[in-house]
Amino acid sequence: MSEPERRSTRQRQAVENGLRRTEDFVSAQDLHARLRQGGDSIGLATVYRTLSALAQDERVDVLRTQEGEARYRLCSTSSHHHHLVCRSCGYTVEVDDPAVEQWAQTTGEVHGFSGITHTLEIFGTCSACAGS
Amino acid sequence: MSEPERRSTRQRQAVENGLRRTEDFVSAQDLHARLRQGGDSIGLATVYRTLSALAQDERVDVLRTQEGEARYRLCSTSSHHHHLVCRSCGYTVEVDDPAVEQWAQTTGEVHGFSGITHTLEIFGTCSACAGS
DNA sequence: CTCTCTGCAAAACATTTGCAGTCGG
DNA sequence: CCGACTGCAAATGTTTTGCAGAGAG
Repeated sequence: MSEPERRSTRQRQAVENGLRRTEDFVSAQDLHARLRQGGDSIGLATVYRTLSALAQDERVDVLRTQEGEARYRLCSTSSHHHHLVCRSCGYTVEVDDPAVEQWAQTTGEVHGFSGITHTLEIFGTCSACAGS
Repeated sequence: MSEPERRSTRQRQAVENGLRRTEDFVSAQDLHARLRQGGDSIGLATVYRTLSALAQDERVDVLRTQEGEARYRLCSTSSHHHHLVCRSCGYTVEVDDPAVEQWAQTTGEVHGFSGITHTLEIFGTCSACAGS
């Protein structure tokens, strides 16, 4: 009943290396395509399974596009944080402010909620893309 | 090139009434099932099409669950706001704080972003559900 | 060896779309 | 009447799963 062991395999390495190679969030489909193009032999299902496992271990951040597609990226910090994402090029900045965390927590408590968590993403156009 | 006209039909009414009947967010699938149970004859595709139209007209709020399912609810206020949702029963409170709006805006600007928008949802267990 | 991992194809979902018939205005 | 709306079924696109064989420890 303890967590199942987690073996280190060629495919698993490939996925992690693939993630390391990108700054920004990638979808499972994307990552699979890139790995294949890079010469790795790996099944799509394995990419999904590996990403799910990484997410469960909190080794990757997961976010959903507005179209409902899941996108993944290795955590660059182990602490809680949010993202500022460029709508145009996907450039991502990690942001965090204790005040906002506090606000979310307090807001929940005021309404009698417990076990409070929250999701927050900021979208915009980065200076590089805006400088048309 | 102007917006297409929007006719008032039995099905459209049913969808809007169905939405009015729930405090909380419902998925298209859910809503469709409820309408059917309530005796309305309506196709699933029509529910989807109607909800999309309402979303486009900004008459409903849309949010994605972490599983990637879209959930809809009639806008109760026309202004920008966020939600505090009970993980257990779905009870929803609308929350808003200018300070957070301001923070998101400023954070984006500091990093050189423009056209800033953001998404924010708070999840927790409401007092009714917590009082096990 | 044993038990987890992998690949593939099929299945499961949510959502969209093509089309012929329906119906609001 | 005309064109937007509807239902159904088929098509899409993402993610999951069943199963037999491969490979890590």
